[in-house]
Amino acid sequence: MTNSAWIDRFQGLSTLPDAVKDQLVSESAVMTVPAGTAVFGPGAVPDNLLFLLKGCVRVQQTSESGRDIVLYRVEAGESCVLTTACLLAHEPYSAEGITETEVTAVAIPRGAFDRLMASSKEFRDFVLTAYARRITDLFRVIDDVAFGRIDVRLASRLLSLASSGDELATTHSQLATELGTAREVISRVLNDFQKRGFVAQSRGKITLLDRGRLSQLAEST
Amino acid sequence: MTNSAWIDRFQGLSTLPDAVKDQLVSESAVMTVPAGTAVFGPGAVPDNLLFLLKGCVRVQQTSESGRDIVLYRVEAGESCVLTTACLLAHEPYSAEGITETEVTAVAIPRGAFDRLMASSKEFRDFVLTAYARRITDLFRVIDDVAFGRIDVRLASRLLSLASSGDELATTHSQLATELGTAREVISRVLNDFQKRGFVAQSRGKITLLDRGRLSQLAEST
DNA sequence: GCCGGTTGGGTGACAATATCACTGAAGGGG
DNA sequence: CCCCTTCAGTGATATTGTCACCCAACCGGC
Repeated sequence: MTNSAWIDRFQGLSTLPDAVKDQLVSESAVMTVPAGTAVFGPGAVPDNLLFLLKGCVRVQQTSESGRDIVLYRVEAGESCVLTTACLLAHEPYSAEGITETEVTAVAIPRGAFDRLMASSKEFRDFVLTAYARRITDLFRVIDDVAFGRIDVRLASRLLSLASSGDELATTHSQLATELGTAREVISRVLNDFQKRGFVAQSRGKITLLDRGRLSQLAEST
Repeated sequence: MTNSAWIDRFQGLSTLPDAVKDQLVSESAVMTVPAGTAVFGPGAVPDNLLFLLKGCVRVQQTSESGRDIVLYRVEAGESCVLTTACLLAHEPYSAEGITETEVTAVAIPRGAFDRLMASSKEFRDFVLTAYARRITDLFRVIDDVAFGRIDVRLASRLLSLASSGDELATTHSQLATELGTAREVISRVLNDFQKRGFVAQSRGKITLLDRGRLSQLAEST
């Protein structure tokens, strides 16, 4: 067995039979992509299934009117199944995947993907589970957008974006894209948060001052 | 080959090799479900993949706050892949599938599904394509909810719901669920439509009077 | 028929969010 | 330092959602 250490980083793959692991390793290639690259999207059809080893891919959608909304993120240890959907769906996808950090990923070519799907039930379950997870993510987005209050959603998003440290290098516009709303709305809510002592702001930077009360707000139905 | 006529009603299945078709037919069962039945949902975990031969299943989600939104519909000739996702996802699905009419469907048990996934590339493509289609549906919903005007969305939904005839037996509340909004909003917009001569209303019934101008409104970005 | 309960629908007042049309401030590169 | 772009603030207004009611239509029993 060659360098297959990465396989065990994936929840659903570590239980694969050794023969399948070998197949997976020999037919795939590890690649590195700089931050800010579009790994798929309109005009960039991929021909690989990606398993993220390191980094993060943001999947977002641009509406006809030009406004954006973030749908979900693919983190290390997850697979970007939307790429396979991309390949199969003949209708063009309006969503695009953009690397937020430098990304290291294992690329599985279409042919190898097909063979693995045929040969291994574990692999199939892994792939279908990944689909299921994305679908639940989308359900959540729909619920939030349709029925969620914007202050609650923003509080929650600030907390999840600032997973490491309390500093957050982001603009109001970017946050508006996160939630699919307008920049002005974010500005007003953030000013309110500032008045209440939840956060401090400076140009292009937000500092969380009171995670406790932010998460209390985020929890409120 | 026994009674496999139904297979050819499915776009992606008619190209299956005969051996696989036989396998599919012998391991599945045709079933009929009355209108208004929950085929899956919280508390009703299915153990079959369903292929709809006749009728329509509405998939909708209930938010914590108790409000509903329709996500998509599964029509005759399509498969309800969410049921497979249901089986695999350990997190409970908040969505539920409800038959809108009497439904005739082919039920494929979990074991047969697995064998078919393993043995046939065509079948795999069929299933993954179905997933892809659902995901694009959800993208559309997100786009509409986040950025669409409700008069435009309502006009569009009225047209698609009244596919046969101009009569539409539905209440304002049901339409509100279709779009994930409040009944009052629907009432006001419909009254506006009525004033403009687009529709006529009576209790529990809406009649489309001017499809032309309705679709013109529905098209407006 | 009448009566009461249930459901469908109307409405005004108000809150939340989105849109528009600006303003100025902060930073970056010559 | 100046120009230019990006980022953020703000008031006015439109749209949509929420709340608290109201009344009318229908349905069943009696």
